[in-house]
Amino acid sequence: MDNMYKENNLSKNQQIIFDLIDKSSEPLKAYTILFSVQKKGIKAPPQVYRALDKLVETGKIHKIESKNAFVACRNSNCDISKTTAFSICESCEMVDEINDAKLTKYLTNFSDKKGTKYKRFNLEFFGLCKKCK
Amino acid sequence: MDNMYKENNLSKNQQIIFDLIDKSSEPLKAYTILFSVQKKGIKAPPQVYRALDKLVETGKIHKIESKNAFVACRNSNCDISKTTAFSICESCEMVDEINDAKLTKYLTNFSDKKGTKYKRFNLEFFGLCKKCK
DNA sequence: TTTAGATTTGTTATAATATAACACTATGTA
DNA sequence: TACATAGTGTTATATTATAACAAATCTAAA
Repeated sequence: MDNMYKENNLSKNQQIIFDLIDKSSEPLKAYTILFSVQKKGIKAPPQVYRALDKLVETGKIHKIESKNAFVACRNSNCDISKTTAFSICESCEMVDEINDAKLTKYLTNFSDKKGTKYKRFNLEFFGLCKKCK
Repeated sequence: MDNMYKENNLSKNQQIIFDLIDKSSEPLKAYTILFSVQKKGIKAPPQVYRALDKLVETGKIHKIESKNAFVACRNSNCDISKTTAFSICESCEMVDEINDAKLTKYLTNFSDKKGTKYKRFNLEFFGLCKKCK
C-alpha cells in the first residue's frame, strides 16, 4: 500500500478529478476538467472520461444529463447513484442534489401501467433558484 | 397558405423528421435521422437539429437525455413537454413514455427543502421491460 | 396585393463531447 | 514470486452539436 492516493479507494487520476468537481460550486464538463488538470499530468480525454466513469459508477459523482456535466454527490444515502434527483436553475444554471426520502420512496414504489417497478431513476427539476426568483 | 406541409403547423423538414420519429419503435439519434432523410433532400446536420429543436419546443417529440435520442410524444396531455417521464429498458433499450396523472401531480406539487416548486421536470426510469424480464 | 418581418431553408465549416485500441505500469492477493 | 485486475498514457477517430451567413418562403397588416 504505497499509493498515496488510495486512502479513499480512489486512484490518482480519480482523486484529482474528484477533488476538482467536489470543490466546484457548479457542474463541470469533461473538457473543462481536462483543461484544469493538464498541469497535473492528465493530458488526454480518455484519462478524464475513465475517471469520470468510475466516479459515477461508485456514486462519488453524478452526471447531469441535460447539461453533460458532473457534480459531486452530496448525499451519502443515495444508494450508489441508483436514484438521483436534482434541481436545476434555468437562469444561473446552479444545480442542487435533492435528498428527499419520501420522494425516493414514492418513485421507487411507482409502478407503471404494466405494473413494472424501477430500481433506478434520474429526475431533473427545472425552475428558478431562490437567488434568481 | 400553399404550403402542403402546413396542415399540422409543421414545416417541410419538421414534418419529414417528425414522421420518421413517429413511425419508429425506438428512439432515434440525430445522425441516424440525418442518414435516413438524405434522399428527401435534408443533407446537413443543422437542418436536422433545427427541426428537432422546434419539434421539442412544441412538444411533438421528446429528447431522451440519457441516450441523446428522440421519441415522438405519445401523450397529448403532457403540457407541451414541461413534465416528462419515461421508462427505459436497460437490456433492449426500448423507451416508453409514461403518462400518469398522479405522478405528474406528485412531482409538480413537490417542494424541495427550500420550499421551491418546479413547473418543469424530466424523469427517466431504468429497469427491464416486460419482454426482457 | 404589396411589402416588411419572421421563419425556414441550404450550406460550409468547425466546436464540443465521447470512445476505440493498444502498450505499459501499478496494485492486491495467492 | 507470480498472477489477475485495475489504472495509466497515448494516438487517432467517432459522435453529437452549433456558428455564421445567404437565400427562399410564409404571414399578416397596410
